[in-house]
Amino acid sequence: MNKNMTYEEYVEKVQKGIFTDEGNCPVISLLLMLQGKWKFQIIYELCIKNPMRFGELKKAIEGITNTMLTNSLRELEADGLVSRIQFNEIPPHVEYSLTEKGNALLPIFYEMTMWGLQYIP
Amino acid sequence: MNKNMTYEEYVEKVQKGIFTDEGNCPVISLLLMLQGKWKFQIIYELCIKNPMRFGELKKAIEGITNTMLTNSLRELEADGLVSRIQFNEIPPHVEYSLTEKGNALLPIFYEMTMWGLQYIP
DNA sequence: CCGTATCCTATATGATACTG
DNA sequence: CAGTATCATATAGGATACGG
Repeated sequence: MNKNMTYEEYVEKVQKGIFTDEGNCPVISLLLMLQGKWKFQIIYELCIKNPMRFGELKKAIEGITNTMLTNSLRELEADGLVSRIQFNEIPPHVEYSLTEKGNALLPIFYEMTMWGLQYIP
Repeated sequence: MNKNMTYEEYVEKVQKGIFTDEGNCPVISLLLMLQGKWKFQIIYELCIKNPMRFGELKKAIEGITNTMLTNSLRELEADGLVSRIQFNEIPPHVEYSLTEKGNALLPIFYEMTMWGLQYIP
């Protein structure tokens, strides 16, 4: 598939049903990566401050539990959006940051925000 | 909030934490609207063919049940992404189509697809 | 400091049968 | 044709206590 595809070419392909195949649909893949109550907030916090430690994230994201923060971070890591660096010191010290792949989501969030400003009251 | 905000202005605001407030974050709102196993596929089918009838959608989306198709359509309708027109004939006849708000999601899906082509193997 | 383990509840999804 | 009703299951999310 062409990585330089223009928007017009994209629309044309959509209407021909090119992306119908579930397993290979990039939109579905990405929506799955962002699915979950806390995923986007974590990414968002890492946009504001990068890197962040586990405790900082927990403090920044109101209401999240240890369990959910850990699970969400592990999944984001598995999807390659977030990286984890562990410093073997006493006391323990871990840093989470956005990968290039994760940072590249920002233009999408921009489009989503523009859409929201126009259509969400 | 400025509807003509450039991408650079957006990034600057993100880093200042402008969009942190959950309730008003357009990205979270939109992600919630697209959450669920079938939502995107329904929108996608309506991009290919518009309008579509209940039975057509059911046939096009492999594995979806009556219950899930109905629930998903009702939620998409409540969010203003899809409109439902009922023709009072015998046999019954219902047409679903994308609203302007729903159609305006296409640039977002384009960005997501571009991202996917670059970062998903 | 940064988690894990365990248990519990809530929500999402699914199967099946039936109806205006 | 386009659903609804009912019941069952699967997955997501949460509370609490404890450990390297």
